Amino acid sequence: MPDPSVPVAAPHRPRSEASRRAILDASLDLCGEHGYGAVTVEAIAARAGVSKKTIYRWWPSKGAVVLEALDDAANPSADFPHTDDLRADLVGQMEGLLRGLLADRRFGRALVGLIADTQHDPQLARGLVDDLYRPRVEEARHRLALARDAGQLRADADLDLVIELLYGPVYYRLLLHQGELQTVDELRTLVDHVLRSAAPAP
Amino acid sequence: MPDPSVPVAAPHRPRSEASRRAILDASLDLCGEHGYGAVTVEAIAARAGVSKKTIYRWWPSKGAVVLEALDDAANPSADFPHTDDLRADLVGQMEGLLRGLLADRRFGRALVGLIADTQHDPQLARGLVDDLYRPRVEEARHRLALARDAGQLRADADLDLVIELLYGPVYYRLLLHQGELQTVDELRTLVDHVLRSAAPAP
Amino acid sequence: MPDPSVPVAAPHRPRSEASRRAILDASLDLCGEHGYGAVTVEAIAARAGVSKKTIYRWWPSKGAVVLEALDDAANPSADFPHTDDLRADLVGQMEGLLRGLLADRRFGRALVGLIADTQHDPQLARGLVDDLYRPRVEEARHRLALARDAGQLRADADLDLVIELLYGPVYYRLLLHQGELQTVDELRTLVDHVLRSAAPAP
Amino acid sequence: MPDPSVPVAAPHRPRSEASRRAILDASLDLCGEHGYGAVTVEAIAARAGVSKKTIYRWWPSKGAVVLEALDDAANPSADFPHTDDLRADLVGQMEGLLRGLLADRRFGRALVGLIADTQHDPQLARGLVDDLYRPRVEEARHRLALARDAGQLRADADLDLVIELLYGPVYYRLLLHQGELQTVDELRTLVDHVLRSAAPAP
DNA sequence: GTGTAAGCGAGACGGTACGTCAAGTCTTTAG
DNA sequence: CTAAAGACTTGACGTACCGTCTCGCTTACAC
Repeated sequence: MPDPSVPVAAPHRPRSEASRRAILDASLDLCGEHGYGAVTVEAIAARAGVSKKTIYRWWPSKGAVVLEALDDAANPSADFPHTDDLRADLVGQMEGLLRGLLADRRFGRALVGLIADTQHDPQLARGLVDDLYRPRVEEARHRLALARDAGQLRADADLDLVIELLYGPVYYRLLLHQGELQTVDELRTLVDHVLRSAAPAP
Repeated sequence: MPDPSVPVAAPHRPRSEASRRAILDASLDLCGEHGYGAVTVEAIAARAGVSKKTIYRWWPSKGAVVLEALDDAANPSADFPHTDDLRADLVGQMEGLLRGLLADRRFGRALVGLIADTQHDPQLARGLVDDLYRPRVEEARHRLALARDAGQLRADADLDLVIELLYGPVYYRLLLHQGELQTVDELRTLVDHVLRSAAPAP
Repeated sequence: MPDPSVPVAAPHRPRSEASRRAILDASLDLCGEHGYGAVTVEAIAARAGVSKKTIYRWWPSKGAVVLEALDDAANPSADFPHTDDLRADLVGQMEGLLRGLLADRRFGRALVGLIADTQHDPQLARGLVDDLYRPRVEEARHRLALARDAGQLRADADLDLVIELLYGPVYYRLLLHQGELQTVDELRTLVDHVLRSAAPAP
Repeated sequence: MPDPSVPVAAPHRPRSEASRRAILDASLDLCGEHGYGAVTVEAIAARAGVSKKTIYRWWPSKGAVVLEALDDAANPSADFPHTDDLRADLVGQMEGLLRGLLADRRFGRALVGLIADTQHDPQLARGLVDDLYRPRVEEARHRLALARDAGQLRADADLDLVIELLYGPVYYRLLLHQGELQTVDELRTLVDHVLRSAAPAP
């Protein structure tokens, strides 16, 4: 007797994983080669050897495709380290992030292109925040909460503000200065500043 | 003998100021009414009662039009106040900036749209930085330099970093959270944080 | 030894008569409701609650479906009457034909649509002639041959030409004047003309 | 003082005659080479070296393009001769028509394709009748009226019916038998039949 | 009775063409 | 030389059907 709570597979052809992969790869590659502006549904379809219909069947816009591709490819090495040294952890994570954006220009171009598209596509904006940002921001907040509980930050420190102070300048450069991102030294100075402003009273 | 410093009128029809104004107004109005995405050269031309050729004759792209329009309309009340109270001055200027962006949604939409376009138009990026940002950043740096010289900031404070700490979070919200900008309270907290991190050693 | 002329039933599920009927009905109904142009394999499948595959399994094109549907539905009352009065028989048959085409607009639309499709589908053209026309033309020729043998037409009358003279004008109107078909009076005049031209010399 | 009833030329770029010619030629050539089914707006545009927009600017559908092309190219030698011999004139004109359709297969294919399209495009149907048929039918009726007035046809002959008797069979063959048109001998027999049926009583 | 091969619904897939839109260039006439 | 009007090429958009294909279920015969 079948368990009704486990619905049997619908009796039709399942989605092609091969097409999905080809589409995501093609979209990121186009980003890297000719910039986000060259990413069009037609170009993705042509390069992936796929029909436009297949793209529109599964994604509402080219932005959604790039978003999924970027999320898939996101460098897990940029995840937060958890040592005893808060400053080192912060610098380490941010450095990993920047290195990811610089090492493979597909990623940097994809990210700023997505943010740009976001300005006239609310649905994409939601997706970007929900799928890409929120999980990573949560991680950061978690690490900072640990530090606060350990007395390394003031008990009343506003963790969200701290996060904005840390990442705000990074996005500021990324978007307004065409990817002239911070150096590691600058990152250290940035983290020092922010930690000093949130340090517990002596 | 003609005075060479007063160029004689060229023997041809001069640029029409009326058209220029109509074009700039139309571009901003379209921003406000249907968003930056609805700003197209065709739409501007139609609304301004002007031919597309005239637009292309004087501006290289629609972004350049919007940039000039925004620069023209920039709220001079957001200029930096110069009282003795650094904190009040900073909060005041930033509040003026945010109020300008919120009061007339044409401005907010125009700005984020421009930043978005910037990602695939280096010429526009240069224009945005040179015409819109730099003058205002200079002003901010000047005000901070005065404060530093007056001993209100550490002598070795990195003024550019301070600026990025102040404005980074603002742009972070503007671009990544669709204009859910800071409240005045949040601005105060932000300025306090940054000033604390740059305060002179006790 | 099995009789090869009576193929044994294949050891598998037989064709579904229910699907066949649903498909034919759906195709004619679509003709009637939105015109032949709205008859697409997808629409037939959707309306008949059938998969496209099932249609393509049994028919080579949508035209073939409509042809079979039309043939199935063909009004047998349009068959040739055989009284002594040739003129009355001809008028009667043609009137029955026209009435069929006018009474149910599914039929008229299906027929002209088929003829149209015929122009780029030779296989359908063959099917239309073989299945729909030829049997009816044979009947007409048979009736005329009887009349000729009875001395009601000239002995050397070209029966095929007579048929073309009778039905040519009908199709002419059907195709070139969007179904403004002849009235009964006009039919009578037409038949009179043709009979006069084929009458035996006095 | 300008005469307001003679509007001065509007101050804008006039329609390009070169594009128009290229489009019409391309559409007919495509008919001839791969059949009316291969005539698509995209194909016309590609072959004519013209953008789709230009086609859609001036014609509502591909059918309208082919119609205009066919009208432009219509063989004026198929115009009605006006000798004393009615039978010869009729045979001559119809022969010219058939020769035109057979000599250049672009024409035959274009015509049947148009008639087919007509079945789901009422606007095209109107155009076909108004632009292509009516002028030629009028000519035929005029010639027949002259004959009737000269006593060569019965005084009460229905000229429109005569025309349908003459041309109905031609279209019947053209559409239902894939262009197996009448031979000259058959044309003669056809004309004889029709004239006999309309001849004045002896 | 049961195994199995075809029928069947559903619908994903690679394509082609559709008709629309904006970009940016060019041509004409008027001032 | 400027400007309005708007025709032009280009190229992407998102949609509709085409005809083919895979999937998992069902069903009637053949053993």
